[in-house]
Amino acid sequence: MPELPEVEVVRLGLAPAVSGATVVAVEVRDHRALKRHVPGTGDDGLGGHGVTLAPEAGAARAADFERRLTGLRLGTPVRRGKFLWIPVGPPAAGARVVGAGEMALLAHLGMSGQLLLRELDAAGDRHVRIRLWIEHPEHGELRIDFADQRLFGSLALDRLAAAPDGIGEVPVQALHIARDPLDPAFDDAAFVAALRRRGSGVKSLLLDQSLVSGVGNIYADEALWRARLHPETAGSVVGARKAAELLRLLRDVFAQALAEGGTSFDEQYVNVNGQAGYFAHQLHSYGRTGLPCDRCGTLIVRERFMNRSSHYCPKCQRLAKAQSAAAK
DNA sequence: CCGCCTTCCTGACAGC
DNA sequence: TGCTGTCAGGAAGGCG
Repeated sequence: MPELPEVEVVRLGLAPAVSGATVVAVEVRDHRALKRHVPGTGDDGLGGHGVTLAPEAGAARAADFERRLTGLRLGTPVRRGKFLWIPVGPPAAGARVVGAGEMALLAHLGMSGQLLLRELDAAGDRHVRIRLWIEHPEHGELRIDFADQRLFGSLALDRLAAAPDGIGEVPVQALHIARDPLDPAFDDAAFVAALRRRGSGVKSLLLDQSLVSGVGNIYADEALWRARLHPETAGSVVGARKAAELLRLLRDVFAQALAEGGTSFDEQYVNVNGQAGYFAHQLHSYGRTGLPCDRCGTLIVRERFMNRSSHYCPKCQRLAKAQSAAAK
């Protein structure tokens, strides 16, 4: 499932093909993949995200998306956490580089979303929900297929607004998403302080996209294994040094996964060419239930917290005594 | 503000 | 063989 490294691989693959291209046509085959798209200006906050639409409202939403996106010029893709967006603007009069547009084509891959770059005559992939035809001044015509089996992902046209910290612009729907650990403007000290203020388990804190973005279930488990932290360890009992170490290890695992093209654990994740990544071979905890810990040989266990599986080594990742007593 | 629960959705798979 | 139930999980709304 796509987390930060996987979305970054997609962004890198998309960039050369879409930057400077023009949208020739748009086809929405399933309006449920437009959950976040708000018809109209895209910034009025109306429309109710995630609300199941009446069929006629879905059709209207699809028509609005198709009409407004067609003819626009695409800029260079940007990523924050697991959100990816392409600034869009009116067709340039000259060879002006687009990037300072007011609007953006916003994508979230959810669990099974894929953005695939295909030749015009390529066969359709399974579960293609939205299709864009683009024309690039150098690369000619291409098709971008948004495929998504489980429909937790979506595309939307959204307005760009100044980021809360004043650095750059972010789509309105991603304004509450924190910077991610690979962002040069990420505030390490603020993250450490926020983590230590909270009473929740470190695992749910890592998954909280308003504290740090880009972390999903796989990389949360991997970072905690590396930091030797039990997933239910309260943020408030983690020392400042340990919290900083966790952040450093999270950066390490993200960087290593990115270098391997991401994690294709259940074959839901592929890059823009439909290829899998290779980081699954290097996972130490996620998906290794019943296999020996790579550090101490103890069998990895899997437990369910918060409707989610947590994989960890019961010997290397122990709860502090006081907390494990309190948990009983 | 905080933490926990539910909802959205499909397909793979286990069990009867 | 064919049904039913369970599971996978990101994000956001709602509730106490």
